[in-house]
Amino acid sequence: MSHFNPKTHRKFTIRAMKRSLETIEYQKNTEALAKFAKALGHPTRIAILKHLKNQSCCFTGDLVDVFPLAQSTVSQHLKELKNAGLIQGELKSPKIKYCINHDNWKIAKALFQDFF
Amino acid sequence: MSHFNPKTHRKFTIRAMKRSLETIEYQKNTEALAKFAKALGHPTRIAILKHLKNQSCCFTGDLVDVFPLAQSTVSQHLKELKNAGLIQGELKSPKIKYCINHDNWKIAKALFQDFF
DNA sequence: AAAACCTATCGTCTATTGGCGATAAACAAA
DNA sequence: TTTGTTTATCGCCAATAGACGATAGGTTTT
Repeated sequence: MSHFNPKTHRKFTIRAMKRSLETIEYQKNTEALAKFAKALGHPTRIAILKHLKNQSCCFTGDLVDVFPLAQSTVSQHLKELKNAGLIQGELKSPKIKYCINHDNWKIAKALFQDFF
Repeated sequence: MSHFNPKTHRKFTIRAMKRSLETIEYQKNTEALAKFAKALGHPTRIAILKHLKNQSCCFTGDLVDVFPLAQSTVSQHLKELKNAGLIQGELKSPKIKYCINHDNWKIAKALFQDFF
C-alpha cells in the first residue's frame, strides 16, 4: 500500500470483510419461526387473527368494516397471513370465508413455545 | 355526475373511502405483541437469540464470527433486539456483553402463550 | 504517545412494506 | 344481459428494512 492515509487507516487482518451473498444457512426451524413472526409483526394482522379466533371465521368485508383501512389494504394483510400459512380462505360465493389454518397454527404455536 | 365513464364507473356508496391517518386504536397488548413479533421476524435475529440462550451471554464479536455478515450488520440486528427489549448490553471493557433481558422475555413469552 | 482492538454509527444503496385509489375478475341477482 | 356485490390485483408513492464499507470513539496494550 503506497498511498494510505494514516488518519483513516485501520488493519482488518483478523476479521476479513464479509459479503453475505453466500445465503446463510440457519438452524432447523429458525427460518420457519422467523417467517411466522414476520407475519405477526404488524398490529393489524395480530388484530385480524384475534378477530378470527373469536369468530372462528369471517369474511373480508367484515374486517373492512372493523378497521379504518381501505379494502385493498385489508386484502393485502390477508394475503400475507395466507402466504405465511396462518389462515386459509374458502370461496363461499360471492364472499370468501377466512379461517385460521389450524394445522399450521399448531406448528407455529409449537415453534414459539419451544423458542421461549 | 355529468361526465362519467360507464365502463369504469362503480358505486361505492356502501363502503366509503377510508384513510387511516386516524391512527388505529388496537386492543390491549396487540401492539406490544406485534412489536416483539417484528423483532423476531428475521432469521438472523432468531439465531442470535438462540445463541444467547445457549451461551446465556455473549459478545458482539462472537456473533460476527458465527454469521457471514459484516460487523455493522450484526450490530444493527443487536440494536433492533435491544430496542424491542429482548436483550440488554453491559459494558465489559473493552467488549460489550449481551444477554437476554429476562424481564421482557417473560412478558413476550406470556403474550405469545396467551395469543396462541 | 502510539498502535491495536472492539463496537456503534453514518452514509449509501437496493429491496420490501404498507398505504391508497382504480381497476379487474368472478359470481349472484335482477 | 345487465347490474350489483365482493374480493384480488395493479400501479404508484413514501417510509422502513437490511446489507455494506468507512469511520468515529472508547479502552487496552505496547
